[in-house]
Parts: sequence; structure tokens; C-alpha cells
Amino acid sequence: MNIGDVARRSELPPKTIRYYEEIGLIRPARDANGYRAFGESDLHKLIFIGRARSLGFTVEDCRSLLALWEDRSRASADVRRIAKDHLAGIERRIADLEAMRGTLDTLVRACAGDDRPDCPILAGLAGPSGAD
Amino acid sequence: MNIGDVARRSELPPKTIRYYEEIGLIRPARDANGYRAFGESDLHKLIFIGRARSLGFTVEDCRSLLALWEDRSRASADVRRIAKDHLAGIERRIADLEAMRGTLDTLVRACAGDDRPDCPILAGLAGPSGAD
DNA sequence: CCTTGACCTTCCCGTCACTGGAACCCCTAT
DNA sequence: ATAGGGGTTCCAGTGACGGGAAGGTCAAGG
Repeated sequence: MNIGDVARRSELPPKTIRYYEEIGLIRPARDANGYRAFGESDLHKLIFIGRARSLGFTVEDCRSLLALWEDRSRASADVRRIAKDHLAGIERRIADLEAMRGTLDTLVRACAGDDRPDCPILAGLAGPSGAD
Repeated sequence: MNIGDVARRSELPPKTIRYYEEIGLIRPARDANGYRAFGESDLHKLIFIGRARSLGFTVEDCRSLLALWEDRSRASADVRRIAKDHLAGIERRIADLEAMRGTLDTLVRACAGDDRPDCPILAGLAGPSGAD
């Protein structure tokens, strides 16, 4: 398989796949002409990485998860800790975004949004005191 | 005011303030010795930027918002559009994160997390088919 | 045989919003 | 004179790629 084939089958851009090789996540063989020669196991790894990335794991998390995936004797507790930490991070980010949404929503609702210059959004950003 | 003073009063790191000058968000004067000399209006701008950033606006959004803030004749509709677009982006991000959280939560719950190698999380990442 | 076009290769730069660090200058107090 | 705590510039790195240049390779068609 050339890079285009794995790209299609893994739904990852070729650039991304080259990058993953560069940082050592995968180690595809090479043909005589210098082309990367991907095997099924490379493809499986890429699909694995793609799914983990789509769940928001960092590539370093992916590296750890891949290592555990390859390690037949790993303890599921190790995987679970990575996933739980990541889940906690996601929940923090959701909470942060929800706080932003709350404030923004209040400001947007308070703003008439017409052609007058009076704007509660700018006033809110300038300071709760409302100074402009 | 020197940079340390505005840094304390705006709660922004000096490095960040220098960066904001570099990209033209603020234009503090200079003392004879080359030190930046910040006025109250610089400080107000920095506080404004800091609040906008904490609401997740990009620095380019901040540049637009600052321009509108300075423009006494702006229409509040312009501000509102920026804020509404940003709000929509935040809501998309929240939705994405909640989808991740849902999947991750399911996987984490399914995982015993003990010292056995059997791990539904890895199986889930390898593919819904469950192949490992 | 030559060309076309789709692949593939490496390499370097740009993204976003900073952060860290080096090397150096300035000012005040002791 | 020195020590410290400011300040200044510039360079490099972050994460996870994406864009684009310059060039090698391969199969098909004229």
C-alpha cells in the first residue's frame, strides 16, 4: 500500500501520516523507489490513532495508548487512567466553555444589535462597572 | 507606568503585553531610556483585551472589538455579529466535546481498570467491531 | 520514444498566542 | 562598587499539522 491508499482507508491526510512517521508513531517499510510501503498493521494503527485523536487524545496520549495496545500483558488500569484523565480534561474544557457561553449569551441578549452606538457587549468587556 | 505596573493592574504577563504591542493592538509611548510608558488608556485597552480573551475571543476578534470600542459612532449590530459568531463557535466546540465525553464515558465505564489485560477502551479505539 | 498526469519524495515556512531564555541596559540602595 | 530588581531586544519552541516548492516515479496513450 502506498500512502494514498492508507490515507483513503484511514481517512487521514497523507501529510498527517508522514507527520506520524516523523514523530515515530508508525514505522512503515520502504520500497526500492523510496515510497513508503504500508502493511495492514500500519493501517490498523493509523485507524486507531485517528479514532483516539477524534476523541480528543493528544498525539502523546496516542503514543501511550498504542504502546499499551501493542503490549499484550498491559493492565487495563493503565489505559483507564489515561482515558479518565483525558475525560477530566474534557470536562474542565466544557465547564470553561459553558462559563463563556453564559456570559456571552447574557451580553448578546442585552445588545439591541441595531444601528445605534450604544452597546452592552462593549460595556461588559470594558468592565462590569460599565465604563466606556 | 512601566510594563510591570500595567502587568499587575491588567493581570496580564509582561510578555503578553509586549506581544500585543508587537502585533499592533496597543501603542504605548516610550520614555527617554527606552522603557515603555503606558497611560491609563493603554491600561484600559489591556483590561478590555484580557476580558475578551477570557471569553474566548481570538486576538483578531479583539482587534475588531477594540476598533469598534474606539469608534464612538459604531453600530452595536457590528459588535453583536462578532459576539454571536463567536458564541456559535463556542457552542459547536461544546457539542464536539460533549460527543467526546459521551463516548469516553461509555468506554471508561466499560473498563474494569484492574490488572488484567482485557480492555474495552482499546477495543473501542481499534474499531467498533472490537478487533484487537 | 515522449509526454501527460497522477502519484510520491523531502524540505522549509506558516499557523495561534504566547512562553522561556539569553544577553544586555537602567536605576536605586547600600 | 556592587547587588538587586527592573527594563530592552532577539531567537527559538510549543501542538499538530497544512501549504507549497522542487524534483523523482510510474502507467497509459499518441
